[in-house]
Amino acid sequence: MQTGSGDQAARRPHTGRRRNEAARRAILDVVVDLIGRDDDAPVTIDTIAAAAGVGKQTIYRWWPSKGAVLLEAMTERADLDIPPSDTGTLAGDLEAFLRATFRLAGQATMARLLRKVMVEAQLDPQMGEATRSFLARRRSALRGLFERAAERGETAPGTDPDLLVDQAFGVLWYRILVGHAPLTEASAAELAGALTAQAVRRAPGEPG
Amino acid sequence: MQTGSGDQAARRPHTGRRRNEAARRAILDVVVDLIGRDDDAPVTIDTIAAAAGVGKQTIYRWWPSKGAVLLEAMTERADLDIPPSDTGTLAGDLEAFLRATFRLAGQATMARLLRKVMVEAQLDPQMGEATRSFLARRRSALRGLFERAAERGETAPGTDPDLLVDQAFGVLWYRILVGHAPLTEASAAELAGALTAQAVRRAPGEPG
DNA sequence: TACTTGACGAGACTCTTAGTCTCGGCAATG
DNA sequence: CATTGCCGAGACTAAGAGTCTCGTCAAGTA
Repeated sequence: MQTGSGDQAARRPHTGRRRNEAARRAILDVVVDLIGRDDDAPVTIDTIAAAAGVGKQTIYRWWPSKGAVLLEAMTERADLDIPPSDTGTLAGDLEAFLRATFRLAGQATMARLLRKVMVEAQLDPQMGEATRSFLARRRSALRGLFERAAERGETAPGTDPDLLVDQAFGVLWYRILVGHAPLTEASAAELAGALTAQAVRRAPGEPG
Repeated sequence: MQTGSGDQAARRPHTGRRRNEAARRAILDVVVDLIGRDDDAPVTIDTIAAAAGVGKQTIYRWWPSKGAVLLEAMTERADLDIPPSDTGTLAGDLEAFLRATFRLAGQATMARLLRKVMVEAQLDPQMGEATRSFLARRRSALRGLFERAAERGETAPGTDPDLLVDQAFGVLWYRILVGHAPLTEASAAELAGALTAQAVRRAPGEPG
């Protein structure tokens, strides 16, 4: 996500003052902290910079836009809190994966962060690309579970892993963005069961 | 969606000049037209007013926000182009419903309109409520198909219609917002088959 | 016909916020 | 100890949503 003069390191040895790592951490942490607050305090570049004790230019030196900061804060946590699952069965893998995913995304702070990132992704094409890339990694992780199950011969032939993946993340994002129903671990487990059933069997009369 | 002095009509007979219906239509049509253009012309209140040959105040007299105009333009078309389906079977109803829905939402202009509405819904709580209310109507229409099937005894006991509905609309919105895969009628049909399979049977070992 | 009411187009105005630019200062390298 | 480049601070620009006001126009009422 970093831009700025980072690529000059390839051309010649670095001189001058180095990046302040404490400032980087403060910025990312403050973003999550501000978003997590109950008062709907506006999360603007100015409030982030002020709360992090940092100049605005320090933010723009390392990130191309406000959305990019939000995305990195989000990515950091998502990559952390969702461990790969390998229980040996599709049902087990799927339930573990979706439980962890829904647990994280169901937290109020994380949900708000996800919403903001998705908004920025719609507003700025560069952010759209970056977000798409992050989400592609998440989809790939989930698709892996179905593909392993297919290799084991667990799933019916003709099963479309991409559709199954979109059904899972679709429920997640739809609920986060619309807010008509909560993301609970119970619903994650129920969804896991439904998708397992879908992958393992076919509708009556359908080939395969 | 209208506000302004509309509620005064209840208190006393209307006097003075009436609302210009041609202006209303021009505004809603111009919104769709501007959004549909290939050049990513910004769809701002000023450009809408100018293109519709209307003063900004005329917009704000009848809609509370820009998002509300977008939402009404979207609602108008959605309520129109998705007929209720009643083929007698869940598979048939579901496929007809999802085909019509994906066909409409898959059009470039409509997809962009949906994206913008969803963004506004995230940015403004009042818009969030209005959007939620529209989406609730759409969910209710789809849920009706599953409930009718349940009355016919077509679905397995323990089937959760709300989860099925969220899977369907989840795929739609997820694909629209992320843009990694198109909304085709073929995928609508495939999804309809998958959800039918899910509702009709249960995973092995699960009760019901 | 004359009066009243409220919508109309036009456009100036305020406010918020993202992002840029410039400053004097400071830390790492050589 | 000179150069380089990051630092915090804050002024500045630009875009866009929403408000306010003005003179005008149309639909009823007397």
